[in-house]
Amino acid sequence: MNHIQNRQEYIEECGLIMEQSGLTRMVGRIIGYLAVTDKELVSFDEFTEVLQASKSTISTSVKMLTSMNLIKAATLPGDRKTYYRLAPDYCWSQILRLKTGILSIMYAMFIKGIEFRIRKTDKTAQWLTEAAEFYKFMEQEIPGLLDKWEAQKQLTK
Amino acid sequence: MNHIQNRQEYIEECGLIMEQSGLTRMVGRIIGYLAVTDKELVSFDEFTEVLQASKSTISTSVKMLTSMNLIKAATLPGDRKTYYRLAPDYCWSQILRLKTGILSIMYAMFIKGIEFRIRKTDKTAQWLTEAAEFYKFMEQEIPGLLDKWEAQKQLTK
DNA sequence: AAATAAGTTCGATACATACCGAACTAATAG
DNA sequence: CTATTAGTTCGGTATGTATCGAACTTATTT
Repeated sequence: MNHIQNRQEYIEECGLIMEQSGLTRMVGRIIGYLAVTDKELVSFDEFTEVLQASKSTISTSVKMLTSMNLIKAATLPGDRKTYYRLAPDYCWSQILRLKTGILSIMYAMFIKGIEFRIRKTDKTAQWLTEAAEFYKFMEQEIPGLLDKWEAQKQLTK
Repeated sequence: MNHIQNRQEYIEECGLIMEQSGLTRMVGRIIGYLAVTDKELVSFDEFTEVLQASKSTISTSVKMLTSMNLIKAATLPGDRKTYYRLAPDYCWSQILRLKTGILSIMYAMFIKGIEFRIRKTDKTAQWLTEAAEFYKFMEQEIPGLLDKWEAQKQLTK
């Protein structure tokens, strides 16, 4: 294939996209590098070199990714270094399950708004009710959707 | 009802929540104020006073909210001012429909990662494939979910 | 024990951007 | 035709935070 884009540009693009979706640029670069490298394991040190970042930034970034279960640390006998790889059997649905918390917060926010109103059935109150119902709907439906994904994934194994 | 929280605290809380969900604090305050005020229409000027914000901030904020269709401008005969209210018949599903763009971007990102790899069927390639499939699944399922919401809402009218 | 290696932590920096203030535009009023 | 009102625009500020650099920790090697 005739790649218009090289690996390094791809890694930077991953950084921008992951930043856009709420993580940090460096976290995105790490995922990007793990995606395109042909090595099975990448050392802490290799990240600092290939991503041109400080040890401290790599340290906090791999911790963030590890706590999200997106990457997994690995060690080798007779080797002091820590290596990383994309987490095997990562469950993608969990990335959304964690984010559904904001849905109930939005629901509660709109419901609470109604309680401040003198007229609890006017246009504004109706607007707030519909807003709250939308977020409640989403909060109820998304788990089912994620279950469906997990079940579907299980079948193909 | 015995409100532990007053209106002003509620408005600030709206600011923080909307900020958390990707908008700005001031935009959240505007929604919050429109939620709790008993006035049908709120003038530009009233926002600056009650939210203690500059005209420029209110100007950009109401523009943002107007472009999202969340609020609607209103004018009165013989009155030069612009008033605002929560948009009647706002379609809540659109707020998510707009955000689904990131899903296809994530899908494309993971697919592109595979193309850089020498081994296109190893563990990493499989990881990328599953990631891509997850985002494709979401991109496919969410419109249906939003349709379901819209249909359900239509029934109750 | 001294030196090296592998990460961590924490104060400082640099960058992005929400918000402000002042100058400006356009329309109406006196 | 000047003054006022209503809002916009744009350069600057200030706040939050991702990233950096240096000091520190802990373990290993010589």
